[in-house]
Amino acid sequence: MPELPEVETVRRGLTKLVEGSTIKSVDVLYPKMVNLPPKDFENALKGKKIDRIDRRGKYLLIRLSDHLTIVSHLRMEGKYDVELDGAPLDKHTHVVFHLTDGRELRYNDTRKFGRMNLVDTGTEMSVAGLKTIGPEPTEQALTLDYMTAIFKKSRKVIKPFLLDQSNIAGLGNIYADEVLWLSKINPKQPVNSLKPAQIKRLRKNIITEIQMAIDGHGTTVHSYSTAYGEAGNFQNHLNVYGKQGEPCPRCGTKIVKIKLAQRGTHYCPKCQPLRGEKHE
DNA sequence: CCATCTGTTGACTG
DNA sequence: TCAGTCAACAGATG
Repeated sequence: MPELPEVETVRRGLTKLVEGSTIKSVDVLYPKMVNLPPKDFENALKGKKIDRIDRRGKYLLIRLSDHLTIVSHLRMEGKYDVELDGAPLDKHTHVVFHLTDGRELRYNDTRKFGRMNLVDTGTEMSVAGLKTIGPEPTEQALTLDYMTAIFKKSRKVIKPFLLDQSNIAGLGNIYADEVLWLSKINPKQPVNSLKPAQIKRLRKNIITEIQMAIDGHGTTVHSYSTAYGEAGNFQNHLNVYGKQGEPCPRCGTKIVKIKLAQRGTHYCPKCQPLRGEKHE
């Protein structure tokens, strides 16, 4: 699933369904999914209560009693699901949390990329990825001063720069393409070549686009069954992602798709021209 | 069958 | 420090 809006949607769904529940036992069906030997992971969680679900960037922080936190990253296709005890297991269920009320919280992940780290609450910043995570894409956390500073000191091209979670937390491949289109910035533009007005516009678009996507319960592409919570509907608001060959909603030019830093990248060649000395 | 795609990120290379 | 490549893994698509 996850970019930030999708993870936030999962967080809200999980909160509704399992906040306050107590874990009776845990089955780890795919050992590589967790950071501890499976038996240790299972034993440590027995009898713990789910106090709250937090989020940082694309990471879920499942807060448990006795100062424990599960740091859960869904990567490409991780999903949580709640079933009644004993319902047939999905082929791709890798961790089952049996609850004391007769339900099961299950973690499903077709590609097995997701990871869960069980840590003491307060030490979650030691988990790789959270160590260096950048500010949340919000009005308060993502200040213009910060944006200006990081953009000034890097010569990287902007698309991969936006995907780097240590710069800004939560943007993934879809929203990176979308905010660049909204801001009329070419994905290959070096970040230190952006004008102050462009940085300002980009910041604004990042903040509002992420918020609008959260309000729309995230984006659902392909025919993934929605993890949880409400079905996303933000896919109806996408302007360039997956729209290669279709007319740009702003100028009618055909959207093109290129490969940049190994990721599919969609943009309008007319609205988002590459500026500066470098041409091609 | 084969090549290539996919909402992620961390490790490795030169 | 950085850009490029690959790897984890499974399934869909052409």
